Amino acid sequence: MQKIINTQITPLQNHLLAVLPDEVKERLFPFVELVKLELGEVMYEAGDKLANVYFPVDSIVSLLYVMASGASAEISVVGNEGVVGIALFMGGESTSSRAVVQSAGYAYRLKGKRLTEEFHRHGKLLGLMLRYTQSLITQMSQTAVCNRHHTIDQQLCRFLLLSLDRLPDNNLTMTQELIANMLGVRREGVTEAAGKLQKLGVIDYHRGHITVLNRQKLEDLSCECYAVVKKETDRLLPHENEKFYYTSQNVTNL
Amino acid sequence: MQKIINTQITPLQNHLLAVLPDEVKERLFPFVELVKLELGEVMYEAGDKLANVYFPVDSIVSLLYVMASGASAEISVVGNEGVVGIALFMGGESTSSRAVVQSAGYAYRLKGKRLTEEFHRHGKLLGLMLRYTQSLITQMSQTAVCNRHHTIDQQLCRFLLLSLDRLPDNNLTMTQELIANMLGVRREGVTEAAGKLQKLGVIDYHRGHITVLNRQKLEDLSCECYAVVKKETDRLLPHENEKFYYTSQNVTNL
DNA sequence: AGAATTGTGTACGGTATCGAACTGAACAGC
DNA sequence: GCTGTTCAGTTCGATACCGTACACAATTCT
Repeated sequence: MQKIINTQITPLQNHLLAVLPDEVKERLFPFVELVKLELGEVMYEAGDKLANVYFPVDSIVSLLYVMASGASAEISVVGNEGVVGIALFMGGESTSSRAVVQSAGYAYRLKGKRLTEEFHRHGKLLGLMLRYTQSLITQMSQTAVCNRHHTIDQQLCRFLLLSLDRLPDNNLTMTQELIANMLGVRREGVTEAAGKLQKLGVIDYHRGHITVLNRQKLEDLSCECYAVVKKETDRLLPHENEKFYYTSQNVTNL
Repeated sequence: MQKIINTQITPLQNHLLAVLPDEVKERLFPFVELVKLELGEVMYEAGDKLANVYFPVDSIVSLLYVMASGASAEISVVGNEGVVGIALFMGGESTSSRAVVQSAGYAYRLKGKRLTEEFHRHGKLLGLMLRYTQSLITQMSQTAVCNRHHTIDQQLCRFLLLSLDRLPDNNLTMTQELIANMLGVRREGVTEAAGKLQKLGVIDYHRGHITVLNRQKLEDLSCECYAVVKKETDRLLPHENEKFYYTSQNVTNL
């Protein structure tokens, strides 16, 4: 992780930061630092005491659970709609999951102490963080049922959609091996599922790069889990001002 | 659900209520009402706006997710260590899961407004509820990976242990059909797994009544998920005073 | 006591996923 | 341009779980 100065990126590109009242922004923004997250980077390990929280801008972070056997599964995913490190303000300081960068990009880092100070002022930040946490809970619940009842094909669609929502365009940089780790299945299973989607003209992929060609079809093929999570997240989190919407235009030269 | 007056039961038998500072107890306890929860009762449906929270005493409540197809899976379980209805103070007011009574018994009900009032005083209750919420998150995460990677046999063990921890003795009142709904598998799968455990002398069961004969063996046969959740819950939640520990003695004549 | 209901046991074919092993192609570094 | 590595495609048998169907026993109802 590398500290960066880049005037093309602003904290407002993270939805949570964007909707804070001006007074909170004034208190927090002087302390946020732009950092670059590399693909595969482990931001914290299960059990680590957290020192910072991260507000992704165009990066995606997976909360990944790794079992004793080495088998793994993604619990939830965080992009520019959220924050990495909720355990910091929830009081536990650490979690039983690992945070790993699933898509390289930028994020704003804030020292845990700064966040908790603001948190305990009991202003708008408290409520916002709690509602975000509830949306994460929704995502985890849905992941649990999805793991139980849906096929790899369906889950791949869900996964791609959740990733897509957090990126500026239709290009995902991720290998089938990575996706397999996230879904907690074999790489071959992903190859097969992705092959079907490719044959249907829904996606196109080559050596770690996936392009979504037909998003609607992807939604049709996905299980209900994607829609449920999206709807609930929209309900729980306020929508920022239109002018702060993340567009591909203001990040082309990252 | 039925309002009850019973001097054998006190709010202190719920761990969360028990560890509150005296001043908070004084403010809240006048408003808690003892209610009886019947087996199978739906406390709230997915999407319902919550009016109350419940602190179980000797009852167990499952947070159950039901899909469009009717298939279901338990997301997490709440007993006398916790509270039902976290969405009330998390700010979402409703959740995408259903709360259903998995083991009949008593609980203390508190009007949501009373709770949120105390919550926003930002005293000890806030931190306690947040840490409890984090322990729930741990449980949900673990459920997600468990669904992905472990056999029905292992999951049954985990399920029985989690239930056992929330009951005063070794007797569970639940049919295999119910367990199947919770685990999100077929009833026959549970019959087979339970049959194995019975053959091993770990449990004994007859028509909706299960007695655990060898808890240690049950833990050995369970996947790691039970231990992980238990350890993390112990870490996150303070232990109450010894004198408030829940013993079978003070509930024999319920 | 007889009938209906509920809880459990069992069986059989079907299938999604696994585990392991190997191939070929694209890319990166030297 | 060659070499090593990464990524994807394919195959094969094994297996955990599913869907369906039915039998039987214990309990409850009438």
